[in-house]
Amino acid sequence: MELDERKKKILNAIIRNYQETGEPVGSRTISKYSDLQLSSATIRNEMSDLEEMGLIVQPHTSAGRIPTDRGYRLYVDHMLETTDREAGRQELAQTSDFLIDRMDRMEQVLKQMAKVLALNTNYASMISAPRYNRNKLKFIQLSRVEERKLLAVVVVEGNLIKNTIFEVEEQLKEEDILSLNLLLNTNLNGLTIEEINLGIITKLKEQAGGHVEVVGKVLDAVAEAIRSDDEDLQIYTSGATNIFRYPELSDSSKAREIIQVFEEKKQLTNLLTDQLGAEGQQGIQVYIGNETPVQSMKDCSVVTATYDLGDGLQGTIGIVGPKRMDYEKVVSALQTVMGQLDTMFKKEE
Amino acid sequence: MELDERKKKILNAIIRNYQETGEPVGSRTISKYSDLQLSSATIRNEMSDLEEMGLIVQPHTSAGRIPTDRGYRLYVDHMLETTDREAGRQELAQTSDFLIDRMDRMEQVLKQMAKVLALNTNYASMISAPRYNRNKLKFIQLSRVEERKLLAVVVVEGNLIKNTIFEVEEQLKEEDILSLNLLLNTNLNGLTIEEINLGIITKLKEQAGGHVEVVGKVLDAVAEAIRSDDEDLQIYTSGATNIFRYPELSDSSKAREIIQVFEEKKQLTNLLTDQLGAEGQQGIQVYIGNETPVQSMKDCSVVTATYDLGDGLQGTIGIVGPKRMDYEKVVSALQTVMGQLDTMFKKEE
DNA sequence: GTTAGCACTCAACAAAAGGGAGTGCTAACA
DNA sequence: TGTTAGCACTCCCTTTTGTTGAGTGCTAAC
Repeated sequence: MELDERKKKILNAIIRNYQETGEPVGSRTISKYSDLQLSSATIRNEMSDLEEMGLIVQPHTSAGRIPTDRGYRLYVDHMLETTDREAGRQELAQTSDFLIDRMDRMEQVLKQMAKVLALNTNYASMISAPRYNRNKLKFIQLSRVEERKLLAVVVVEGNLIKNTIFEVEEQLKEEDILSLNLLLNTNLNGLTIEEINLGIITKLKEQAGGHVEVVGKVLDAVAEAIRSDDEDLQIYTSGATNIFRYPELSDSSKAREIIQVFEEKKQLTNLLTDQLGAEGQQGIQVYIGNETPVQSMKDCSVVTATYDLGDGLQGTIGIVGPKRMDYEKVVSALQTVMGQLDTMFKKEE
Repeated sequence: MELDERKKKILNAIIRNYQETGEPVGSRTISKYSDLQLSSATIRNEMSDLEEMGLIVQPHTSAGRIPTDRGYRLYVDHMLETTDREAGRQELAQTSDFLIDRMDRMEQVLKQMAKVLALNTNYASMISAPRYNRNKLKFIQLSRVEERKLLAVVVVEGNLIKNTIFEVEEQLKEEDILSLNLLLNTNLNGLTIEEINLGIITKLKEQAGGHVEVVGKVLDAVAEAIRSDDEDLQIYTSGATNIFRYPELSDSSKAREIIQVFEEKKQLTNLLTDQLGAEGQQGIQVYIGNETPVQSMKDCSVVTATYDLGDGLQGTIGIVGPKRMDYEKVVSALQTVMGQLDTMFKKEE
């Protein structure tokens, strides 16, 4: 069967109505509130066809129709009008502009971004911090904290900072630390993590004078700092409790599952790293129902977007909501925030 | 009316039974399952008395009784047998011992501690990181990150680290930074935040040569670093979704309220800083129902404990659960974790 | 191809009925 | 005087039974 223009309009009307009400929508409703002038009986025939095509479904006989996952998929792929949402975007942009001006640290910014997103959309939001293992080392600072304890501060492009405290056997003199600092910075600055290869490491150790052991430990510490960050990728979430707004998700067992994912954050990694690197339409990815890689979210839709701060500094923003979420609004919001992150980063450069 | 031994026993039996089942408990149940050999009729008379005394209440006529807040209060204050829970404590101790061995950073430890606590008790847990504003500055490190951007690393007793990046007007030479570092460290190290008064600040600025502005900014940065930590006190939570285990809390509006508090964390500050400094019985504090300072938790009980790592480095551990929580188990678990934190800290010293 | 009409289905709500757990009270018992 | 058996009563909970109304599919007429 073919999906003609009229069927599309009807499907669209069903999705939009269901988006607002959360109730199955009947033929009479469509007949009354859509611009095509048709009687309910005609609509019924068309709906019957749409059902046969697997785009909508009845929860039970004598109920209205609701969209299926396939229905949503069609809608998202071919029917999204990314028309003027300017008003909303402006507002969101201003809110977050305002917030960004008042913060310095990446962490704070991302936290706030997540909050703004959740507040703005009434869905749950998540943001992964940019992964910086592809990034340039900007600065290493070694200093003594206690007798035999050193503090290594590692700063990379984008001003992400990592601290590690570690112990050394030998008791270093103040000037040793200074020269080690110099050595490390002259040799390592500007390099990506991958570029710090065995050759460089050997060279470093040669030049380190008697302090081979210390250099080794420092490099370990640097590696550790990066690895540990890679392991438990920083993820900031907000608005998980928004899911209670949607009756179809708020019965306690479903809600529990979803919120648990947000609380533990581990599983979110799957969502947030899935698309890293791949280039879709502006990096925006929509998972509907069972399409999501996280089983607990099978009753939700997830929209993610990859932001790129340059130099391979990538992270992901995501929104989780009911399948009947306002996809246009969500996509628009994500784009705004992506732009925001861009601007922010350019300011810092 | 007087609360004789028998009434106490009956109240105890009611509380324990209700703890397990979550259902109002009737006279027949007590008569059957408690060690006092009495008929249900006698129990009924006693229960009638207990109700008159405001310790138990009927949700409706012809239902069993459930404890009131006052009933719980009495139980917690006078009837808690902190008897041998050794089995459970051992287990908890081992679990967390194991976990602690594998971590270095305070943050990780506290996160894990929260997780272990939640897993062990099946309630929600929270831990505030030790506040260090009463603490000694151990070390300040100033270094250049970009042309006009400096990185200040502040380390305090207990090896808590704070980073701040800030801009300066003048372009500092390398040796200026070095001497500033020296200046800052010789003058500030070993002082508590409170001890850095105007006198010291003036003295610092005098000695700073031409770099008064920089010193000012550094001090601002230091203050900011501490203030900002104070503002959004680090709080680690776990097991918020455990509240879904308890039917009396898991209807969606209540659950939402409670989980929201855990998500936003701001309000948890009230719970976690309430008792700081005050010395109760080993610093353990029990809030039952309306007693809690957080309105959204009026249907819960909250148990908090203050841990002290020495040098005024204090933080708080807390458990949130239904009013019928197993207070003994919770108190015991909190004590174990407090001990654990102690040990861990001593290791680090 | 569209529409009016009609019989049919079924969730949702409400009222009615029965069961049962638990109570308070009274009277008898030790 | 304290304890207990007995009994009437209350009221929640569950099941049953209608009743309503939204929505459908089908058919026949336009």
